[in-house]
Amino acid sequence: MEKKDYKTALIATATRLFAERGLNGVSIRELSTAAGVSISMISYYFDGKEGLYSAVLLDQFSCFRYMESIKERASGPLEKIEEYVRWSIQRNRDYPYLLRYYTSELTNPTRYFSIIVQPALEKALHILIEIIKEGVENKQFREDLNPEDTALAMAGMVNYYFLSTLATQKFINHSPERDEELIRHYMDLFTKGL
Amino acid sequence: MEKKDYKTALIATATRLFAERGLNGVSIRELSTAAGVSISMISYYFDGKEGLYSAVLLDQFSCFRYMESIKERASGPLEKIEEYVRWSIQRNRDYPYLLRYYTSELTNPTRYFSIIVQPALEKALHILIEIIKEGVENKQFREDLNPEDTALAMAGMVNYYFLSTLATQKFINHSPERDEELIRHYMDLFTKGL
DNA sequence: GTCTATATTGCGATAGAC
DNA sequence: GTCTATCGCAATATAGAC
Repeated sequence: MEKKDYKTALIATATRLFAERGLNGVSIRELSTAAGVSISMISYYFDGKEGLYSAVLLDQFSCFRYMESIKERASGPLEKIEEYVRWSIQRNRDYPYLLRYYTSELTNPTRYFSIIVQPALEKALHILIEIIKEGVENKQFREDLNPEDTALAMAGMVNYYFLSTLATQKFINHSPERDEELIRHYMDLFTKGL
Repeated sequence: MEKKDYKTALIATATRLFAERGLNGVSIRELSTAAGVSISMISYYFDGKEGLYSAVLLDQFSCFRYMESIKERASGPLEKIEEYVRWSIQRNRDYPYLLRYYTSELTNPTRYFSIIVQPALEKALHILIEIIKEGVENKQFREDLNPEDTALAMAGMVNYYFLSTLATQKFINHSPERDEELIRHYMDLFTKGL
């Protein structure tokens, strides 16, 4: 326990600071001071600044494993899709900095993108695509539905809600109390249309 | 013309480099060398690195003004929405680096966010919201449709298609030849549902 | 394991020559 | 307008004491 104290403190502080200002926007001097640790501890535990960043990424994207369990739910495709939407929203609530690493790595990939980020996103999307294909084969969804484009549309809808917060919070209420209403609205959009 | 030569060369090079590695990921030394200009020209023309960055932002987000003209089209809400989707896709084609500034400023805002980025995004979204409200009042769309959430869903769908490119290009074809098919698919999703 | 002190490199900005 | 040379500072990494 005590051995990990400084290590976890550094990851926690780095998660916040790297998210707020990016990998190049924070110095390890400032970061270690904010964590209440000596600057040399970063090299000692993580072999330098990049190693600390990769540890943060690994921690943030580990939650994508949960997507596996949705695939194996004993329910229909529409229920699985609702589970996906609910999980996506909750993921952004539980990991408020995740979307920053997500978009930062997609637009300015570091060397860790292909090792950590890409596999996580690809696996989650593939599972969503399989769910939609299941619905098309069942004749529950339209047969001319493109599963890949539809999956991207769903993922984009939910992620953009959180991504746009800073630009829309003046006229759109983003509080968690509205999450269930949002899920209902999204599901209605996809089942009933406009 | 000749007076602006170095100035425009600096903006062009900065647009690419800041997009690829972020404001803090590029030094003005490297940038000026890549542009074939002396480093002191950045202070001379833009009053420093930040000034150059703000000039890039201003240039990238100026295309959002076009959204005004969609509002005033003499057509129904559904046609206006299709115009919005088409414009959003074309915008990402014409300005391949725009989405990087877009997401970077939304997740790690600089001091120019509230001056340049926020007003552009807010105006475009408000126009889209008005179009959807028009459709609800016409009884063309469902009366329980939430215009704000729907507008975000549409914007998110299109932007995420481009944002996700790096993670999905192995299994989703993102070439411009498919854009019209994509527009049709998105419009079908919103009119017919799944 | 943890610290301080320091070596080394690279940064942004600018003075001053042309 | 444009350049080179340089100033002053802050960056990462690490040696060495404890």
